[in-house]
Amino acid sequence: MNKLLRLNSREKSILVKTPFMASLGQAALQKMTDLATAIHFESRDILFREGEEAESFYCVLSGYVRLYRLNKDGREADIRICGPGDTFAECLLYLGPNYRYNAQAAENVTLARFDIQRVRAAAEQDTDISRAIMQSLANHLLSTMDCVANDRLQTAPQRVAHFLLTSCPKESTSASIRLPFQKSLLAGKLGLAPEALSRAFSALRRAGVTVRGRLIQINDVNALRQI
Amino acid sequence: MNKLLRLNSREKSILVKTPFMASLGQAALQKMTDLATAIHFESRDILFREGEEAESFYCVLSGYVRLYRLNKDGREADIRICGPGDTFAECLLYLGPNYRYNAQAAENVTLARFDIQRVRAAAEQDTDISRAIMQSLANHLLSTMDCVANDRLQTAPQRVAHFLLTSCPKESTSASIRLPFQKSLLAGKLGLAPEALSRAFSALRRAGVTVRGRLIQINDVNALRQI
DNA sequence: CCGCGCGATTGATCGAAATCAAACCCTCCG
DNA sequence: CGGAGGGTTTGATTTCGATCAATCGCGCGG
Repeated sequence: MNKLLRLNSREKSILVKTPFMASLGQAALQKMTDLATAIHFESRDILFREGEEAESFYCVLSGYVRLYRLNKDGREADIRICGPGDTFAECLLYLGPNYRYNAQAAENVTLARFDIQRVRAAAEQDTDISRAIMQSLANHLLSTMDCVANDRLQTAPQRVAHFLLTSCPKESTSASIRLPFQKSLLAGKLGLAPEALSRAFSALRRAGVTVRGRLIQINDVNALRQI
Repeated sequence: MNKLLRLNSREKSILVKTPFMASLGQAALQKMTDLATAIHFESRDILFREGEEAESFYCVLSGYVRLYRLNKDGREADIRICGPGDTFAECLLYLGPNYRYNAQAAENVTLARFDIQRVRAAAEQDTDISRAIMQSLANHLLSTMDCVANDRLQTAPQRVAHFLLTSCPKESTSASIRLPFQKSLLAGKLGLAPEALSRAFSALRRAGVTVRGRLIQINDVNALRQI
């Protein structure tokens, strides 16, 4: 069911609230929503593959998308997990003509799709748009750098603790979280095998973390910070 | 000896050849070089620390700079190694007010320094400048994503082989390379301990790689691609 | 030319996570 | 109500790279 359609009003209302769109002025916002088409993918569908010619970039409206690479043995590694409000592949607006990673629907997803050529043209004329692109690029760059640093500096339980802390409301002493996606996807996001994530969770039990299904209870947020 | 000075003509000639500057038109180039000041750091000097207020971003004119993070035990992990022509911290043009990593001179370095406020203002008025920033951000984002993927997918010898291949002229069957910096810096760049890099090199001997000091002889480039 | 010192190498050991395999536990469906 | 299947957990083993320690070797200055 991956047909291209105009956005319906519910989709449009989601789109305009994404960080990328929210910073745009009235005129720029109108231009961008006019360029957007809606597209749906079923779980496990491939959106595009590394090396294919890049026609579009995307903004997630609902669901989650995996960006990942393959090594020559066919093993996969996630580079980024994109959820509602995230844009991806927008770096190709100003670079080579090919996608640089694979993208797969981790579950049923709805996306806003933008033609790269047209957005490039729109950005030439509207500094609001090019500024939004820059902010998005700068944010992704920093979060990807965070990812490198975390991979290189932190153990599995530390990565999980860090993830949980970023999912907690600030300044809380205890919290209850519902994972927004499958644990296997979280494992990939953190650069872990699913088994390693499971073991990391059980290592965090002694720090007051209780897991049942997607529900995670954190008794002592400060204890997590010490991990 | 980290005094701020106008660029001398040799420094200016290096600056205008960097990828960031090379894409600028005449007027934009002039604006940017007018904003630049030259600054020198000795090996191991700290340029800035994570969390400090970000006043400037930089372009390397000579030498190498390490960008790195610390974990709470004080262990360091390199995020990026910047050499001649590289810009860094320019992502802060459009983001929060603080540096997000530490920067240290890996050897004696000369840098062009740009005031963030002023460049932001210049970019508002000159689309050439904002386009150059976007290209730079997009390039860094992709290479940082490459870094994540490599860390997660490749073993130490594979990372070294990949590095050597990117340092070889394309379409060559054999090559001789001189490392542009210390092996310990290369180790950090690849996310390895120095000992692991050393062992990776010796593992590559069976693929026809000979190492003596900074000189690396590659007998069979294709063999390296199979690693 | 010698000796010093730092970076690099080598060896031994340790530890974290991947991998392989099996059991478990839901949820959904017949 | 029972069964099936996918995701998750648990256990056993293996592998890779980090760490610690000792040695080597090269460049530099005395």
